[in-house]
Parts: sequence; structure tokens; C-alpha cells
Amino acid sequence: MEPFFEYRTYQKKQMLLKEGDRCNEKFFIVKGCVYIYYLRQNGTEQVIDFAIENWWASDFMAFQQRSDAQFSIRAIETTAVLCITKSHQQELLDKVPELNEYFHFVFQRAYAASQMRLRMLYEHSKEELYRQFSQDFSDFIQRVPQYLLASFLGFTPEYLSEIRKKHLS
Amino acid sequence: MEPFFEYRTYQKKQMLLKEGDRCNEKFFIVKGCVYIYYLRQNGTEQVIDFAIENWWASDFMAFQQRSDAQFSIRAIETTAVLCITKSHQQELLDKVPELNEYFHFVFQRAYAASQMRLRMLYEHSKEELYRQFSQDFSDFIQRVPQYLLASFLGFTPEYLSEIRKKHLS
DNA sequence: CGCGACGTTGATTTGCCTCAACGATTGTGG
DNA sequence: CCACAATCGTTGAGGCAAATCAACGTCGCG
Repeated sequence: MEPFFEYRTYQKKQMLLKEGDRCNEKFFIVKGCVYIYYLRQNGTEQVIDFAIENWWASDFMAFQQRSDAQFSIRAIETTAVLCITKSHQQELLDKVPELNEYFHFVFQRAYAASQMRLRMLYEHSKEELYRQFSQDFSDFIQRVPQYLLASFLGFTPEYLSEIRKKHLS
Repeated sequence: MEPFFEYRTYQKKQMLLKEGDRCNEKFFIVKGCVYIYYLRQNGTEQVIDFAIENWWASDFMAFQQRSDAQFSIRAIETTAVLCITKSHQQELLDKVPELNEYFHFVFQRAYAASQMRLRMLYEHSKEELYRQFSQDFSDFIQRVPQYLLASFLGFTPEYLSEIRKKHLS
């Protein structure tokens, strides 16, 4: 019997998945943290999500449909993952069908979190988004560079500077 | 043996779920269409999603945690649903565990779609969002009033008017 | 018919971006 | 261990997309 998961480590800034490549795997973050992003026309990175310990990361659309990734994933810090391929996942689910219950829970929660995130985006100005986020995830803020945070929140590093200046006084 | 699902119909503008109420159910849309929204401070409705035939709708966070809904759901047109409570769902899943595989698929897809939606929101200006959306869902556009569409896309009905005027010429 | 819901228009204001230049901090090779 | 470069963060001037507000069409419906 083979192992279904492969244990891997990535260094800071190393890529787990690259836009355009076949997306055949998903990653369970054991330790560390990554960001999911895509490249804008002008070549800059647009962050759409972060993933930390005990969350799954992938381009799930591509993973489900066995198509090419529309997102890239990159390690923010040194990161350890458990990696599973689509075919290994299927073998595993055949063998342990109860895991579907776990994934049902995981993705329902992820989707619900996404609904909440949209609510945040609609409800608050960019400045409020920053204040809210830095309150709710004050510990996480420390781990991520500001330009990635600015990108995730949907504005420019310059504007983030402006907000922080106000915030101090 | 009881039926697990309850078949219900809702008239136009009738509510399936109300913010603040205990969210004990989820809805499978058989026919029709609904929107999920919340109330802003000023009392106006902010649409965060639509759901049409063959999709599930609920406040999944509240459903999963058996807590109070942070979203409301309202019928846009006459709508028929299959409704299932949390406890009936559990009985059903105990009896037919293979359904976890179905929900695993459904929510992975929903979450993936949500990722794609965020990409859209980040990538395009409001005007581009409208053009993109009205291209990709030209049939759906017919079914939904413009002020709901404007809200969903994240801008004001006034600005939508301005865009449509340009668009015609 | 007349009221309420929905859509349109234009004037004004503002949140946030763009661009360009300048600090600060980190990492790397000599 | 220092020099120098690259990366990251800050500041300010100017501009534009989109909001706000107020008023006016228009349509469907009781």
C-alpha cells in the first residue's frame, strides 16, 4: 500500500502551484502560510486569498475539472504541506468514504467564509477593511508583508501607508 | 419513514430566510430564482449572491453552526424549492452516506466559483464588470431587476444607468 | 386615475489610484 | 564585516472612477 499524501516543504517565496500548469494536486498546510494569486495584465500579482495551518489550498476549479490552473500559490514563509493528487484522493476516498463527510464540512465552511468575506468587501470602505482586518487577525498581520495585505484587501501599498499614518495619530 | 425534504413554493418578493432568525434549513432551487442579501446600516439591501435552478441556497455558516442567520433570502420570481432541515439532513446522511460525496462536490464547486468571482471583482472596473456579466449571463439578466443587479455588482443604480446609456450608443 | 416602485439625468464631491521620488531595511558577495 | 543592491515602505501632487443627492420620467397595478 502506497502513502496517499506526500510531505513537502517549501522555502519562502517558492511556488507550490503555477498559473497555466496542470493543477493535479491540493495542499493541506501543516505549518507555515501561503498566498493564492493571479497575474494582472500589467504583470503585478493580485492576491485573492491566504491559507494558514490546517486549511486546504489549491485552484479547486482546476483540481475538480483536471484543467489548467488560473491561480498560482506561493509560500510566504517556510511552509510544510501534505500534498495529494487527484487520483490518490480518489483511491483514498474509495478506501475511506467517511472522508467525504470531512470534505463536505471543509468546503461548506470555506464557502461560508467566502460569503462572509464578500459581505465585508461590500460593507466597508478600504480604510474600514484594513482596520477590521487588523483587529480580527492582529496575530496574522505580523506574518505577512504589507504589500501582500494591501493587494488582498484590494488597494495599493501607497494607500495603505496613508491609512496607517492616520491610524497612529 | 418520513420524507426528508419539504416541497415549498414562494411568491415573488416572499422571504425564504430572514436575517437574525435561527437558520435551520437549506434550500435546493427546483424552479425560479432567489437572492441572498443583508441589510446595510442605512436600511438598504445589499445583494451578495443569486441562486437559480439546481443550486443550493442558505446562510451556510449559520446552518453549519446552528446559529442565527446573518443573511436573508428572498424570491425574485415565483420559486419552488426542496427544503431540508439540519436534523433531517443528518438522518439522511446517516442513511445514505454516499450523499456526502455529492455535497463534497457541490461545495468544492461553489467555493471554486467564489474564488473566480473574487478574481472578477479584483480584475475589472465596475463598468467592465457589468459588460462581462451581461455577456456571460445574458439570459439571466432578463430575470432580475436592475437595482438588484447593480447591488450585486457593487455599485449604484444611477451608475448602472450611466453605463447602459454609453453601452447603447 | 393616482400612487408607489423602478429607472434616468445632471451637478457636485470624494475615495482611492497613478506616478515619481525618496527613506528604510534586508540580504548578499567581496 | 562592511558595501552596495534589491526589496519594501513612505510621501505628496494630480487625476479619475464612482458615490451622493435631488429632481424628474415612466411604468404597472390596486
